[in-house]
Amino acid sequence: MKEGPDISQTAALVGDPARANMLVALMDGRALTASELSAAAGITQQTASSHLARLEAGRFVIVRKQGRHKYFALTEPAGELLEGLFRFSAETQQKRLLGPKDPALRKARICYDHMAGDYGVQMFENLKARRFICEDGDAVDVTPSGENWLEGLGIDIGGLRKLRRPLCRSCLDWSERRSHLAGALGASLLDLLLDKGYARRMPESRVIAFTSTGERRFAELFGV
Amino acid sequence: MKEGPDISQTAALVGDPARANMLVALMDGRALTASELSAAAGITQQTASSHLARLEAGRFVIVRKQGRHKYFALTEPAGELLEGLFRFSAETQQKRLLGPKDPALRKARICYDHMAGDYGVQMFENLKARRFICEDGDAVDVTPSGENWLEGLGIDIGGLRKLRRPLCRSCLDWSERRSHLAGALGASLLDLLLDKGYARRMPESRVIAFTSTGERRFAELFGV
DNA sequence: GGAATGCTTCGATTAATATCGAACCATGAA
DNA sequence: TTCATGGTTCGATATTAATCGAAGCATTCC
Repeated sequence: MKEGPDISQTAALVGDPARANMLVALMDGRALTASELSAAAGITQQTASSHLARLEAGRFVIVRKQGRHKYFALTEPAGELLEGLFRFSAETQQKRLLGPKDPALRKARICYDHMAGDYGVQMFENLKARRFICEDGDAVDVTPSGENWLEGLGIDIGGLRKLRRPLCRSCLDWSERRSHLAGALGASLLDLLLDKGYARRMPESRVIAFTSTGERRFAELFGV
Repeated sequence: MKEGPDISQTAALVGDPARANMLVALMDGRALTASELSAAAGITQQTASSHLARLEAGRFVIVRKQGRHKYFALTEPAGELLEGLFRFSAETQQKRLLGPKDPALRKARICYDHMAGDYGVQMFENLKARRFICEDGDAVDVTPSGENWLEGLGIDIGGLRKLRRPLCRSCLDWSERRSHLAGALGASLLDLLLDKGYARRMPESRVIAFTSTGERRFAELFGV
C-alpha cells in the first residue's frame, strides 16, 4: 500500500545473517573475492554466489572481474546505510562495537549459536590437541576417536553430518584473535553446556555464565 | 563470525513488508493504535500484534496504553534509521521509480487511501495556492474559505474534524519529490473522485486511471 | 592439450516465519 | 449485569528462501 522506495526489500537484503556477514566483512573498504566472502559468512560458494548476485542487484556491492576472480566491494551508499544500522543496533542492543570490554563477554559469549571468547577458544584448541578434530587449511572435521568421545557426551555426529550445515567450521574470535569452533558441532556443544545446566545465557546480553559446577565440568572436559 | 551489534537482526525487522508498512505509517510522528496499524499493513489484528511485540522488543516503537487502546510511536533512532533506508532505496531503486516504465503510476496512484503522483501534488499545490488550505511547518489545516469550497463539493469538513485522524497531512511524494495531501481530507478527496466516476482504481495495481471527463473535471477543479 | 581453480546454475530439501481462525482476556459502554 | 471493542495467545498451515550436492562454464596454469 505504501508509496516510495521499497525499504523492506532493501532491509531484507541485510536481514539475512549470511549476507550481513559478507557486508560486514567488506566494511573495511577492501574488495574481497566471492570465495573469501563465502568463507567469511560460513557458507558454500554456490550459496554465496546467489547471495552476491542479489547484493549486486540491490546496489550494495559492485563487482570487478579480474582473471578468474570476482572482486566485490561495498558501494558508498551501502556503507552509509550499514553505518546507520550499526548505530541503531548499538544503541538498542547496548553492545560496544569496538570489542567486548566486559570481562564476562571476553570469557564466554554467544557467537550466533555457538560459544566464543576465552572458553570457546579453549574448547577448540583442546579438541584439536586431543585429535578429536583436525584442521586442514580451512576444513575442520571430526576424527573417528573424536566421534566416539563426542557421542559419549550424547552428541550424534552421524545425525549432524546429515544436516545441510557444515559439521565443523573455525571462526575467528574477535576478542581472542584466535579461532573457536562454529558449525553444527559448535552449536551442539553449546546446547550441551546449556542443557546440562553447566551454563546459561544472561538475558539481554551475549554473556554465557557458568555455574560453579559448570566451571568444574568444563575444566574436566576441555581443560588444559 | 564477527562481533559487535547484530545488524542482520535489526534489518530483518524492517525486512518484512507488513512490519515495514507499519513503520512507514508511523513516520509522520503520530502515534497509532494496533488496529490502525494492522489496517495500514493490510493484515489481521493478531498478526499485527505479534509484529508489534517484536518491533517493541527491537526498540523500534514505544507503547503507551490508554484505556483499551495501545498507541505505538516510532522511537527517535528508528526514525533516523528509516530515513537512511529511504535514502538508500531511493538512490538504488531510482531507475525503477523514475524510468518510463510505468508513466501511469507516476501520474496518479494510490498512497494508502489518498492520491499521490503528479496529480496528487498538483491538487495539493492548487489548494494551497488558492488558500483553501494553509501549511504551517508540519501542520496543515483547512481555511474558512477552503471549508466553504470543499463543502460545496460535498465534503463534510466538520464531520472529518471529529475523527481522531488528522484532517490534513502532507506526505512526501517519492516520485515527484514534493508533497501531496494525506489525512482524512486527502482520503475524502480521493473518495470523491472515485465516487463521481472521474477516476477508478486499476485492479492489481496502485494506478488511478482518469476518464476523459474526469480529466476535464480535475483540470477545472485543481488545474493551474 | 589436460588439470586445477573460481564461480555459477539447477534441483531438491529443509528450516523459518508470516499468516489466519478461534478462543481468550481486559476495558469500557449500555 | 451483559454486550461490544481492542488486543493477545495458541495452534495449524503455507509460503518463502536459505542451503547444499552435483554438474557445468570459464579462466589460468602446467
